[in-house]
Amino acid sequence: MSPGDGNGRGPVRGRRQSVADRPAPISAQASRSARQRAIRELVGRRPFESQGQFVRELTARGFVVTQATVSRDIAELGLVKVTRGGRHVYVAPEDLAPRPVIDDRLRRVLADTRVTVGRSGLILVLTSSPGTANAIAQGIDESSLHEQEGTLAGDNTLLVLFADEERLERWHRKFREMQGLALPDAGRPDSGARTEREADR
Amino acid sequence: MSPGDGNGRGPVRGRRQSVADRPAPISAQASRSARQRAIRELVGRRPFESQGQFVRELTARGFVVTQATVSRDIAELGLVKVTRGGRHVYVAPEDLAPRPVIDDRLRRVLADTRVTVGRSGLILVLTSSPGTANAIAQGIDESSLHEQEGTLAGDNTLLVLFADEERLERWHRKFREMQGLALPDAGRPDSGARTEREADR
DNA sequence: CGGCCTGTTGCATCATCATACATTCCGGCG
DNA sequence: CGCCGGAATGTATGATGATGCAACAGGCCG
Repeated sequence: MSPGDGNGRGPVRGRRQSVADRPAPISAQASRSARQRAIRELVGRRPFESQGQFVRELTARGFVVTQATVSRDIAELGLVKVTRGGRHVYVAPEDLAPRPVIDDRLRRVLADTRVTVGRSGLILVLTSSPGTANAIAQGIDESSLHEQEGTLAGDNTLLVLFADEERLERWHRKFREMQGLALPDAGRPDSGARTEREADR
Repeated sequence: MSPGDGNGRGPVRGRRQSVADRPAPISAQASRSARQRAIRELVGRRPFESQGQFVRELTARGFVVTQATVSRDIAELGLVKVTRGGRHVYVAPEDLAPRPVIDDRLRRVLADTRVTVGRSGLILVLTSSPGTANAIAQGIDESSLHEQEGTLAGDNTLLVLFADEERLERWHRKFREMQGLALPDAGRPDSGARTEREADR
């Protein structure tokens, strides 16, 4: 398109001065994948609540983008927007996957430690042996248990706080199940899977 | 804006005729949790692309709701909206995690056992140490390996049957990878759009 | 029984996101 | 070298989702 063509048909004006201006002629392709890599990294680093926020952060890092492009990137990366405690944030699906391995860790901790569960209002009070509360809290935070509002660990005592009764009860059920004190209610098509597991402890 | 002004100023009209009309005076609380249960069920049944779609479906089922309420319900249920092949659909977070654990178990079994792979026609013949064939077969059945037609385990030998050459080869490659004999080609962050439903067996 | 408090919802509206369209860039080919 | 086709992106805008406010409804207390 010769710059001089007079007809200039259409709504376009001098957009895309970027290429002309930028000292570093990054190819579109290169910047594209770099940008998407950056987005992946960003979501892992801290919560992003809107695409506009991505635009600002990316711009600060030297990328030139608009919300539209971010929208497309997010779709391609498969990021999901979840509502987490009142905020709507983007996360990578892997981070959403309750990572049963991690649950495994919690289960192991629970297997090694006697934990009793008390209650006070919308708070569950877990009591364990001295020095283990933090490990358990950590395990909970990383586990697929998510309906708690938060946890607070002392030395041998741990508070788990809830927003309402229903969540508390669901949580408690699931927790007991992890302790091995209760089985996941039968009838769940999955959960079968026992191979040759003897009933442990 | 005195609340008592009778002129019906503005937005509020005879809302909530539901109670007056419905034969069954369902309490707000009851309908709330019932509605949320219905939503959970709906997302599992087929893809929903917008909250308006939920409204329509719920209305058809006798619930009286607006998009606003659905928005709140979705937030509370923790549903997420994902982009899946160009469509934007709501799913339960559990459904997002294709249970990577399972593969984990198989990997562990394979790590502990020497398995050699032979072949006869469209059958792979795995040989392991005595008594382990069933565990391996079980692990395979539960894993993300799905292109086999079936498995048949003896004591130290296991047959894996295939429908055609291509599947056999893909399967074998993936299996070797799990054995740790070959690495997944590095650098594939995405590989999106898998959807290995095939929920048979 | 009347007042007060809490929880739920609809309405209206604002914020956020997705996308049709047009443009530019880039590589390949005659 | 000029043209063609595909990929990427910005602009503008319609679609979709979230939320402040106020109306109820039910439960509790005095």
